[in-house]
Amino acid sequence: MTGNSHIQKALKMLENSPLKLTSQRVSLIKTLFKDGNQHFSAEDVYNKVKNTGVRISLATIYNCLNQFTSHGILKMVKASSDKVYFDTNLKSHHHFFCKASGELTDIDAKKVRISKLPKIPQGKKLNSIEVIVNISD
Amino acid sequence: MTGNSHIQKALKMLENSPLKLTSQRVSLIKTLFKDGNQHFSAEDVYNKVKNTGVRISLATIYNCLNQFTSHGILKMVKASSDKVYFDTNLKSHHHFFCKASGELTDIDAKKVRISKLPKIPQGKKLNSIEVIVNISD
DNA sequence: TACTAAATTAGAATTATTCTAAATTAGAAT
DNA sequence: ATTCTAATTTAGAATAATTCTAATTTAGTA
Ligand SMILES: [Mn+2]
Ligand SMILES: [Mn+2]
Ligand SMILES: [Zn+2]
Ligand SMILES: [Zn+2]
Repeated sequence: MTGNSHIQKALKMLENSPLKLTSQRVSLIKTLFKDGNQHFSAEDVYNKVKNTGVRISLATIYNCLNQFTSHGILKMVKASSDKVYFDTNLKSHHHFFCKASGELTDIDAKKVRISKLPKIPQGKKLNSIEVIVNISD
Repeated sequence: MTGNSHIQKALKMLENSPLKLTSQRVSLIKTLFKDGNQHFSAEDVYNKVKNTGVRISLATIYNCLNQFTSHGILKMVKASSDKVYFDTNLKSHHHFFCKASGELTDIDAKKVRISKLPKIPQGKKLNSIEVIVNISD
């Protein structure tokens, strides 16, 4: 047991959440966090999990991905794509997006400096700033 | 004839494009550019046009909005929403997005300074930088 | 006026995602 | 251990946004 630390950390977050520790959720965490920071569509996850031999319905994939997102175990990213991406990188960061390939790539927050921003509209509060750098070949 | 300049400019762009000047396209331009910079979903446009008494199919709305986008008469914006927004502001700019209300608001490019960016990945070229400032009540 | 490529349209199809309602299960209580 | 119950899982239907198909119409040219 090499003990993948990404998986361990995510499992700990699941345990610390009010979500029950089901076999489906544990399998999902293991698949999602196996290889460090990645971006998955729901269908990606469905196929990846199937490849491990574990059987989970697509409805459960969606349920869990959304619950993980609500509980801070995943982040959701929308780009100029018809599908949503789930992001295992929980640090605040930005993205390159290549529409042609559908590939989303992390940009570390330190690599971007936003030195000027307008004031937030009356009565609203700032939630997050997302920078997407669209690229192509 | 007061001669709305936003409409005139967009009609000029339509004339200068290879797209044929059909009654549907002209009606669309008039509806879209009537009130300056705005953000519309396809359904928004469909309803707005219907209110003017003009009858255009939803398929044509989608066809035209996509063609206008391809020919630089409109821009497309994706936010954390299930629908695409079409933007009549052709200048390079950014957005506030309030998920709760679905409201997208322009931020002038001058109000944002990005003073640091990572280098673009090997063999790719920079297309655009989109900053979305997510806000809530 | 006739011609033809482009555009429009109704309605079907597709895709991503959510919902429904019935069966199963995790974890707490006995 | 056994029971209990709310949370979870699931198949399949439903929904919503968007695209496609194939027939009809039209813009702009000859
Ligand atoms: Mn879609
Ligand atoms: Mn949807
Ligand atoms: Zn990321
Ligand atoms: Zn805008």
